[in-house]
Amino acid sequence: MESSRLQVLSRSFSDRDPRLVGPDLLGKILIRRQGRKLLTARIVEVEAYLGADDPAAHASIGRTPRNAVLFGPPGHAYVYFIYGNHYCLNVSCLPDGVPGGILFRALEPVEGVSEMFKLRGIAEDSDLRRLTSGPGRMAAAFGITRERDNGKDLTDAKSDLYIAEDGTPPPKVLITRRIGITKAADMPLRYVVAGNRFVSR
DNA sequence: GTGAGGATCGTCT
DNA sequence: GACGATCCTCACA
Repeated sequence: MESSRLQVLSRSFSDRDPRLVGPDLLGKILIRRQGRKLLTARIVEVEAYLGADDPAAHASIGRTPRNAVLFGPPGHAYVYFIYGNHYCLNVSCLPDGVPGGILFRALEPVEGVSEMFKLRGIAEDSDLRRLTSGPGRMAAAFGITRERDNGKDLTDAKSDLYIAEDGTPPPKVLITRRIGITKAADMPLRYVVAGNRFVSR
């Protein structure tokens, strides 16, 4: 499907304020090596989470064993378990010692679709939009767990999980309030590819 | 199409 | 001991 050249995202890309990293991540590619299969999908929806001044952010309570990756160097995977059911994937932002991250909320599947259906445990003929639209769904479709992926370097092409770009022009970005939170619900920190049908909701 | 309710457990107070 | 950066199913319209 895609024959264009993939370039792994640099660490400096994530070494910035999440409010800058978030919109720039749209249109980039998430890549998973799953056994012999390759899973790829385009990032179409993310949310920024800041530090002490963002009550909705896990980092706002200070550093704990759970959220330590958010306080570490940029470009690493912060994976957490939520509602006793789901994993969610973030990429850490800002330099070592300064917390911040981007939550991946929705992807547009590109490659390895049938493998993603298997990992999600749903029938291959179900609605494609339900495959990777939503943070829990996309994590499941990529086989992401805390045990396997938390702390992983997402800027390493030799890793089995990393982010790349393929040279497509940056998409038109829509900014809205974040979803599913009660604290700081008004902050405009959600970034979506305008008009993309794989965006959640 | 929309909304209510339940599932389920790691994490921090 | 309470709660959550979610998802699914089932009413009901």
